[in-house]
Amino acid sequence: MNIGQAAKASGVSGKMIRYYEDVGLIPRISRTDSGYRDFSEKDVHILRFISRARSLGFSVEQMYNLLALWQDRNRASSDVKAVALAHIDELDSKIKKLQDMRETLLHLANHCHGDHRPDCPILGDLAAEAQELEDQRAGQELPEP
Amino acid sequence: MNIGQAAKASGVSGKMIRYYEDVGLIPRISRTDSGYRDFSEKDVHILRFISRARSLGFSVEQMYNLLALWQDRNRASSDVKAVALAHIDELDSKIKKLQDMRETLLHLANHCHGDHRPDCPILGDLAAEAQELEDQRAGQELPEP
DNA sequence: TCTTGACCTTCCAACAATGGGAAGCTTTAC
DNA sequence: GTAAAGCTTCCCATTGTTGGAAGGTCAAGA
Repeated sequence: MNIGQAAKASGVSGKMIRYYEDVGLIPRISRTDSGYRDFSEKDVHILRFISRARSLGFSVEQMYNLLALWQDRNRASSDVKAVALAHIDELDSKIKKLQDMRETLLHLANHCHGDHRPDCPILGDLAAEAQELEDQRAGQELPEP
Repeated sequence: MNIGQAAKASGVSGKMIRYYEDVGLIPRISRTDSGYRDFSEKDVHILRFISRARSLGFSVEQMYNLLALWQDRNRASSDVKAVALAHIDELDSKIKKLQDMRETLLHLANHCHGDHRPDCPILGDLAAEAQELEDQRAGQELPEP
């Protein structure tokens, strides 16, 4: 099977297959006499594994681990679980960071009248101009007991 | 004010200040006779704006817009709001993507016993091996009424 | 058999945003 | 006057991915 077919069958682009081979994530693919890569079913299987792992956000670095565990018949499932949980932690902190941004921005946007006038708390906040005014305004709108 | 002081005052690293100047996000900074950058208060103000915008996840591309609007005294706040809302949409889709990953992974991790045995649904799912077996097992562990 | 188009090969560049470091000049502090 | 700290530019690395150029190969049709 050549690289185009392997790409279609695995969901990994030809470019990325060459890259993964280059960085050693996948083993060297055997070649035909003319130098074309010749993929076995096993190769495609590995690529499909990678495709799924990528779609779950695992980095190439983490995939080294996962692939090694996958191919180790004596692995402990606790090792696999540890990789997964570590990745969940990473996802959690990314999600939190984005959510914080989102909330701040939404708050600002909600206080922007969004009309033809130039006055806008979003820019005001970014410029940190009239910070007290900002605080006052927020205080009036969200009074704390 | 030299670049080190401007960096401290704005929260943007010296490296990034040079980069932003290079790509035209900020205007050329004036120079002393010896070639050192010499930052005005206004320059620092702009840098602080950028620092805050970055912390809200705006890209350099979006900051071009925001800076232009900031400096346009005839802007319409609706234009600013539009940029903010567009960015919120981006954040939302990133968050959703990460949350989907997180959920899938957590589901798999929850079904992994995490002990010394090699059997693990996380690898099973990535390998897409014995998908029916997987489904059966999930069915046994989480019986649906 | 020759041609053509669709594939494959390698290598190089680019993206976005940031950090690291080298070589060399300037300023500051002692 | 010297040494340290800080500045300058320039190049490189990162992560994962795509694009393209130059050139070889394969398969189908004339």
